[in-house]
Amino acid sequence: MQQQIVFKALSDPTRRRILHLLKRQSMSAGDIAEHFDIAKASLSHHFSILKQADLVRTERQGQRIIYSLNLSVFEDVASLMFDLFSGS
Amino acid sequence: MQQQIVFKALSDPTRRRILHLLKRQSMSAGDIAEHFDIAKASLSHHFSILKQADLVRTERQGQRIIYSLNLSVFEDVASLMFDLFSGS
DNA sequence: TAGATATTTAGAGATTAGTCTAAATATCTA
DNA sequence: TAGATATTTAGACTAATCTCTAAATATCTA
Repeated sequence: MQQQIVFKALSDPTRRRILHLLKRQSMSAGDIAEHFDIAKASLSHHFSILKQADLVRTERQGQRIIYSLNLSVFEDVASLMFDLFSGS
Repeated sequence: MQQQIVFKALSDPTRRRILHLLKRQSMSAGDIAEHFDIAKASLSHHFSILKQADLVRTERQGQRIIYSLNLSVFEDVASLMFDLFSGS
């Protein structure tokens, strides 16, 4: 896991809000966009950063692209954080 | 706790290295500086960001200022992270 | 009090990041 | 195949971030 990429991805409030939304349910890019006041192109930029960090996964459904939280990375992120304060 | 300030503070690799150093032992600004190749003034800037986020505490000892990890904030940071993926 | 040491503050320069609009790509449907 | 819908890519602009040097502040010691 690319530590720096993950931390950078989490450092933006819009991206954290996206993750928060996806926690409840997977959503298309457009559905997510309805929750924000910024241009869809700007959100797409955030999506790509979240994907780079492997925090979200995508799946195409027709015209739509469905974003979902990548729960399998949770353990890694948790241990990243834990490592900041304790352990090695 | 100011969530955004904490995430921003953690998003820089130099600052995470500082935290990592302080995990082992508290150190003066100068001692910390010996581990880095950047100007002391630049490090001082990082210190101030870590302090704002309440991730480190300071104590003056004569001319020196001793930095130490603020462990009491660990629980808060952990739950911040946890909250990104599960729970509410 | 002077000079030395430790640290921070101020201001400038370069890079990175987040946003926008316009255009491109991909898919669906009539 | 055309047109509509969904999303991403490209390019530009602005603001924030990280770094530097120079100067300021605080403390210690001779």
